[in-house]
Amino acid sequence: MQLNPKTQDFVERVGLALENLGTTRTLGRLFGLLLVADQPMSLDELARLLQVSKASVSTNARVCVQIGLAQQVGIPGDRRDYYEISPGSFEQAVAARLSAIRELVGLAEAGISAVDEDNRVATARLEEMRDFYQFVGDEMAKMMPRWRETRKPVNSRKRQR
Amino acid sequence: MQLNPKTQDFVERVGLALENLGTTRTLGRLFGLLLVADQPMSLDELARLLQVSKASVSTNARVCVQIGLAQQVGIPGDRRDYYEISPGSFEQAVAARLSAIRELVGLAEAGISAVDEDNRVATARLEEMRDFYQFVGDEMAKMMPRWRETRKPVNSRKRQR
DNA sequence: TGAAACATTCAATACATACTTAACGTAGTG
DNA sequence: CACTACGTTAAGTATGTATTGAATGTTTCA
Repeated sequence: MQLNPKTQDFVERVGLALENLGTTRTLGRLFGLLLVADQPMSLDELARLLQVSKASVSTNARVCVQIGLAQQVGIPGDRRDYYEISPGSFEQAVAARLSAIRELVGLAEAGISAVDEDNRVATARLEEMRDFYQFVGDEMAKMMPRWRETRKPVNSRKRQR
Repeated sequence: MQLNPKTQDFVERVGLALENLGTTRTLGRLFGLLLVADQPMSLDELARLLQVSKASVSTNARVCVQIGLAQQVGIPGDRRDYYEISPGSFEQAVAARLSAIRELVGLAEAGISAVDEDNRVATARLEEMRDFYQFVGDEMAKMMPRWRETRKPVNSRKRQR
């Protein structure tokens, strides 16, 4: 496989975007490459196309799998490791954000019990923080099933499988 | 003003949390300190309580203001700069996430036009990515007014101002 | 058994960047 | 006008960490 300039640009943009979202650039590039791949890719192929060391791909691919962005897939008669985008990767990414938000609720509660009782302004602020992130977390959790709903076929006769 | 151990811990936890969310730890600590403050704080005071240089506070406070987390406030008869949490800071933080999500929609579209037409699997994947983040972005945008709705007083007779 | 093809691990390097110190600019104040 | 108080800027340092190259471990195959 070979990368044309446009996909090269795309991979690079994904790298930057994911880096800004808290991952490393190489991991972002790896994810971007898997996004445009038409089939699972081996470590060597990934390393060659990304122009990074095999070691880096190894660790980054592992991380991708751990956080649910990619999955390992075997190919019969081949002992190499192949990777592809995992089916729920986008939902997974949002789920990770969700747990970060839940953490903020806990933080706000810790803050409330940390400040002096007579510090009304801080208490009110932290209560709003708690309520806000509680609200956002709940709403995001409710969002996901709704998304899956939109993916279902509109006509039950067309149901596959 | 002085920090008791519990608020010290809180500030530190906020520092870690915000660092994990992509800011620097010091900025997170600064934000955490402002969260528990009972009044606007000067640069010197912030530097003393956080035990960092005034220069660091200066730049970090400026960043906080730029991204809508804090605001500068003046005190009559005092030429120092004072800072406090800005009213819409939490909503603002979510809004920043929202624009990152919108960026992902654009990325997916760029990907779609980058891959070969006969690469069905990648095209389908990128279309799902586009639709998904479009959905999430829209839902998050709709979330915010709903949140403000919950803040309104239930009884119109209690309306303040 | 040896060699080849893999993936992983580890120490060393390279790189990015946040922070500090010091210098600077500016505006009040005596 | 000097002096102080204050905030910002800029160069240098320090720190964390991602990547590399080499070594290691495993499996397959001749």
